[in-house]
Amino acid sequence: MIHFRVLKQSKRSRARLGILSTPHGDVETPTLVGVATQGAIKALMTDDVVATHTQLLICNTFHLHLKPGEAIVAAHGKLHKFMHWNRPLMTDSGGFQVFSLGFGRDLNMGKILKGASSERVRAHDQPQSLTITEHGVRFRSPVDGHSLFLGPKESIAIQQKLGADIMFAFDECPPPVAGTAYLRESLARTHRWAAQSLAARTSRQALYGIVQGGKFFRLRKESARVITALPFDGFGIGGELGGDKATMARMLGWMGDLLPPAKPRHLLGTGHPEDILGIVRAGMDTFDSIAPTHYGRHGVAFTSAGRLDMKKTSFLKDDRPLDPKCGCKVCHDYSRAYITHLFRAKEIAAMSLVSFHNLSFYNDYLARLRRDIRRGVL
RNA sequence: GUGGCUAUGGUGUAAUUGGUUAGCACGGGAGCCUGUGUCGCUCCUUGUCCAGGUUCGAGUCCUGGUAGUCACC
Repeated sequence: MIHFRVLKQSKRSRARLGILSTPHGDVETPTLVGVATQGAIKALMTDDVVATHTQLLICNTFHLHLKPGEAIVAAHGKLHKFMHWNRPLMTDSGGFQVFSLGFGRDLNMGKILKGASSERVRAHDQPQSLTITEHGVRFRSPVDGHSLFLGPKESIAIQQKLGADIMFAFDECPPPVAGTAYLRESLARTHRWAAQSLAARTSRQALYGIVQGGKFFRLRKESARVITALPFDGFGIGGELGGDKATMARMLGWMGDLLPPAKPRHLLGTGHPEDILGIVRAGMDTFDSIAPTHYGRHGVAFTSAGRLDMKKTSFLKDDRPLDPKCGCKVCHDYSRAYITHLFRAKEIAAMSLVSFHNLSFYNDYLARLRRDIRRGVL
């Protein structure tokens, strides 16, 4: 089980400083959760991940179920031992794949839609390549095309075999273009799945419920009311939170007010560098984002001076580190010129170096924000 | 020196044997990628060696030049 303690509640914002204690150690919050979908931070060894000061990782139930299968993971001593990560660990439930392999794939969009969203998904609509039913979702495996069924019972059973410290309830992440009729239907089902996820748990692992409701305050409020009434150990915030930064900050503020202060909150799948301050000020304790690793592999370094596209030839003449203000090993040892050369030569190390830096950059930034909360300036 | 062959963006190549707006890859440039199906996606950039000729129409055929290459002397 886990234990969460709020060390300090800011008077200037909803931000709070906390300690999330798990069977595999403590996590200082607020903090980034590294995304290790298939049991690895892409391009990095777990020892490297430790060196970036990443405290907590999240793996994915859907992906690990397909490869290598939870039985294999369990046979090797569960996820912590399997992936050589003796620190706190979460598993996502597979609920996001209901979106990313469903409407997200059909409509060719992510869960955050820039600009105005038209209502293109209506009540009772189904995505093309999967079927959402009362008991769960029938997927077609993106690995080999075979049919597989994942619902709250199945997801929790898999997550228990994986053995992370914190599990997530099985939910549906609805598309950002869903109309309110679809959202209400989806939300009611996600709420039933939340109760069923709790009922399916037989282990001592923590379980977070997920609040949905899209960009509508009434639905978010309703979802928070239903989910927080259940005996979850913490709460995830899923779905879209508006297409622009200001809207996102406002919606995160709602969530900060709607969730009980004594339990940890996790913001699912959101966190570009420029979003982080708003996330922390809204009172989020943890958030996971693929941005540091995904962008890192595609050549984008996050720095104190903004984003740098390390594929640009102009950096071949630049002898400075990625970020002169960063104290990470990559910034200590390597030049922009070298890293750009590696990207242009398609050397795998390029991805490792920028992923390492980006994670370090996030964690340094969050350490400063925690210090600011402690000092009462944030 | 003589004869043969070749000449298409920065690079490598394609164009139904005279028929749309000269295609593709790499390179170069600009973007995009928020609970990771993708070391990915989108867009842009620049060319028929030179001078003539035949033809409704020439990268394609003809003549000359230039350059490269092979063979022989």
